[in-house]
Amino acid sequence: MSVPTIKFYVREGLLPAGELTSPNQASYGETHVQRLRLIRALLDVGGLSVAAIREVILAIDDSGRPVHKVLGTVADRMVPRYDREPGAGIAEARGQVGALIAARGWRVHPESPAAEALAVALEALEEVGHGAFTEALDTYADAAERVARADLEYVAHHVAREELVESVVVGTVMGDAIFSALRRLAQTDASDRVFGGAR
Amino acid sequence: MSVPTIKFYVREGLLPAGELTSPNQASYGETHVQRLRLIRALLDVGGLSVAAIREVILAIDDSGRPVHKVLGTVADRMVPRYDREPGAGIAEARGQVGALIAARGWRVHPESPAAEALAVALEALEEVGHGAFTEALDTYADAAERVARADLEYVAHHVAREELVESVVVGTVMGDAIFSALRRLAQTDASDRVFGGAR
DNA sequence: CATCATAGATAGTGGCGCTATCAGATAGCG
DNA sequence: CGCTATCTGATAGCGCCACTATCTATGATG
Repeated sequence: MSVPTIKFYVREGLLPAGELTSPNQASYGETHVQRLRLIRALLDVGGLSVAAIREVILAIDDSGRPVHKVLGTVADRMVPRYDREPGAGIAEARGQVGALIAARGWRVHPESPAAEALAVALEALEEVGHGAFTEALDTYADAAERVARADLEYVAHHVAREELVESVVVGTVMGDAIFSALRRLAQTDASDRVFGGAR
Repeated sequence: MSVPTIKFYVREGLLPAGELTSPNQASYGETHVQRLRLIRALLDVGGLSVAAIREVILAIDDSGRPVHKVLGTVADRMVPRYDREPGAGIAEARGQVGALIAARGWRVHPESPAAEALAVALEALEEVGHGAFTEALDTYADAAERVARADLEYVAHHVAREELVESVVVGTVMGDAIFSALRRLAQTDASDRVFGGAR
């Protein structure tokens, strides 16, 4: 972790500046190190952009903001934004997403970035000629619910606001990477059992 | 989809060139359009790089290669590669991953990119002070297994090699995006039920 | 026949995550 | 006390990536 990189993060507002003990000497404490580790995790493992990390960190640090708003901000920043020009397919996909949300009884805004991302993905599937993949959607949603419950259970261990918010951020971002890797492993296993050597 | 962009894809080896009917006229068919849609899906929704897409497409088109090898190539290209300098934490994380693989009975190479990605993520969790998140690992693995089974079931519908391989590619890449969005929705729902308005 | 579009090639653009360089100031050693 | 190594903040530049603009030669088109 080079010094110029750290100063870059300070400039970008990801990291508070060190306390100046003299015009050319600054001291950094454990909180800085902790924050740096968080930045690297979000950047390397979570794949967030510096801009997204800045917003997430601003939300974490803004202690005046209600927790559920912070969580909303964090969730929104972590899904890549699509600005889709309105087409025929995306409208149908949005309908599909709305129906799923209703069927699940999820209390979520059907225009949230996550819902939109789902619609975009479903539309792309359709475009590519694999619209039938949505047969698996219920299984996916079941799995997502289970995982989300586990996430919440973990988060419930943390009571202090600061900890609570950070645990959600970390869990959400890292959880994606972890699940993705696990899915890949499970797929490899399943696939080997079916196609192993043959075909 | 601009013409220069298409020509760029041709240069990059993502798309076969159109058939020249004269020195300044080329004709593109339905297969080209289909391939373009696949490229956009992998790029926009899957977040793959052009280089990764090239390798994936090469693997798809290399009809001599055994199917399970193609699937391996595809899976490996879709995981961002980490080249971690050996440290203390990563070794422990790798051990954790190995234990999980053994416990699950997964027939996978413990040094596959997916296993490595999982280890990196677990190490990052530890570094950030949220090592306890691994309590949820079993739930995650269960969910991953279910999803992988659903994936395989979908893939089983396709018998022709060309279709088979492509369905795996699409399913793997888009599945990540879909699950991620679903998880976000499920989390929002769960989180709202707990923190909704309060706190 | 004049204009316009297209193929192919080469060079350039904009965004992003850093990184190199510079001037000014001081820590710290002899 | 002097001198050099090192730090600070500021500015400019780099390398990668996904395109995009420009150019020339050639042929389509009204």
